[in-house]
Amino acid sequence: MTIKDSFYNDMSVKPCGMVDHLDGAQWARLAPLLTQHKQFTPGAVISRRGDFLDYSLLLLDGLIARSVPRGQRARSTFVALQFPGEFVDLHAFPLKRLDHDVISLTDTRVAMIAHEPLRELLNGDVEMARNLWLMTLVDASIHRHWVMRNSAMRALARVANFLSEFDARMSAAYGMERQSLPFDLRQTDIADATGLTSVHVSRTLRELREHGCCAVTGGKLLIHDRAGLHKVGQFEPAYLYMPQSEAAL
Amino acid sequence: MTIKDSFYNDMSVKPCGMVDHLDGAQWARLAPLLTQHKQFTPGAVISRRGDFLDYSLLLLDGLIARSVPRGQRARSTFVALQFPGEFVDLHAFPLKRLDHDVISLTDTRVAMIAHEPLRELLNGDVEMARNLWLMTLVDASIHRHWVMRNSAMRALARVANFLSEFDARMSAAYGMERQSLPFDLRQTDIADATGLTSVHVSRTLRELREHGCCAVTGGKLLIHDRAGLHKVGQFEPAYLYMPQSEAAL
DNA sequence: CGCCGTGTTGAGCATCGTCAAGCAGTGTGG
DNA sequence: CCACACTGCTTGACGATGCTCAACACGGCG
Repeated sequence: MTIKDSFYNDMSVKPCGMVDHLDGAQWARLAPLLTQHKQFTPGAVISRRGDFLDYSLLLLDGLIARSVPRGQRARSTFVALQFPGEFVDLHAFPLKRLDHDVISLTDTRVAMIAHEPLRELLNGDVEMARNLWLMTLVDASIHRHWVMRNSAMRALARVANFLSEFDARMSAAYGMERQSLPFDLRQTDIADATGLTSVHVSRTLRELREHGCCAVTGGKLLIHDRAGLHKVGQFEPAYLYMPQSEAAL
Repeated sequence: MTIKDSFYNDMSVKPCGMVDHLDGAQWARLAPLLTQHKQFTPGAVISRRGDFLDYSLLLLDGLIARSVPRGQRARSTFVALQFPGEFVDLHAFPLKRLDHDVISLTDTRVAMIAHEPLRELLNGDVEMARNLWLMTLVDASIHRHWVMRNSAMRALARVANFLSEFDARMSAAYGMERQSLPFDLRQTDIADATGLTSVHVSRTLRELREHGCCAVTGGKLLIHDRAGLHKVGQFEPAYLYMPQSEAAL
């Protein structure tokens, strides 16, 4: 098996990651609705707070942030990050209206699914509906973890925990753990996600580097000591509800 | 109409608040499954992180926190608060396993709904399933708001925003706005919910009192200047997805 | 080449946490 | 009845964590 640096070109192959919560047969029924693809460049606004959506997006490649603008021309706050193999705004299917912006952080590829045919599919497929429900609830569990992280942890632990989550979710998307991951976030993105300033993120990353835990350089995240990073960040992946971590908690 | 200080005794009457997302006919079908009631005293642990649940709870009266323990014998962090008329752990229906503790903050009354009959009901009622899905997604939207609040706001705005949310959700539960609400949270509870220390919450409440916004005394929250409180807390209730705020955003 | 976006470093300061003491209210037992 | 303990709130003093402002380095790209 070769390492993928680009994700999910062939839609007949079920992606790894979040959509693992669907079985093969369910994916085969869903995939035909995911025909239309789109691309975005870094910084592109995919949809805005208040928009009424009649479609949702499955992220195929790249990183997308759910973000709330703060102040006038100040920075924004990220309330969620989506990885390849995850739905970006499936919650818009029942909710219809967005409560946040959706922003492309890197070069991204997405597949669109219109709500109308999705509704018809789910009307006849209770199991799949429950699995899609479940996937939005895993998102919610991750939200809760972000609340905890950004409320209760100091900067060093907070950033270590954030990077641990990045590693875990990226590994899920790849289907394997790696010692070096592509990392296309800027330090200001880490700042927006952790509620710190980019200046302090810079200092914190240096500290993690000097600890020998990990290093962020040249678009790569190098994990030198995964166990140490998890320890510093008090990282316990149960909240991600991934198949391999089901035993824990 | 008399003001209710105790909520939801008669299950044939549809509660206000969150369950407003169900219509009368749907409530009539759901209510028969909510027969078994339970009570809890302040501080009672209703269920624990890691528990496998085969039932969910509808909160009838009182306040319940979803909480993650932090450290050994340190304080905990609240990742969510539930008000009367809301499901406490409906997400356990698809997820099965809890990622946090559930704690009674006051004297509470809940109605239980077993997952097995709920599953059967929803198998034959796609609309209701979608509405329950929606209710868990409103929870998720509130989670996102908590991430923003506890990441991006200073103490004064943070507490003001928290109290504004308390007011709005309590008003939804009552079905009306009030100038004086029962407020059974201790300052340490506000601290756990906002990521501050109880000492600093005390100072912040004094500041809000001196501002003339609101006062917390003797188990009551007195709102002297709701508009001012909202302004200090930059409160915009759209994220609560309540019927009356549908226009906004 | 100059410019822009990004990251790094330093100095000073504000916000908030920690520690400690004291006070009011409440419940308990003598 | 009071003594006592206990919980929750308040206030002060001090210190640490992280923010602000500013300067500069570095690389990519016109």
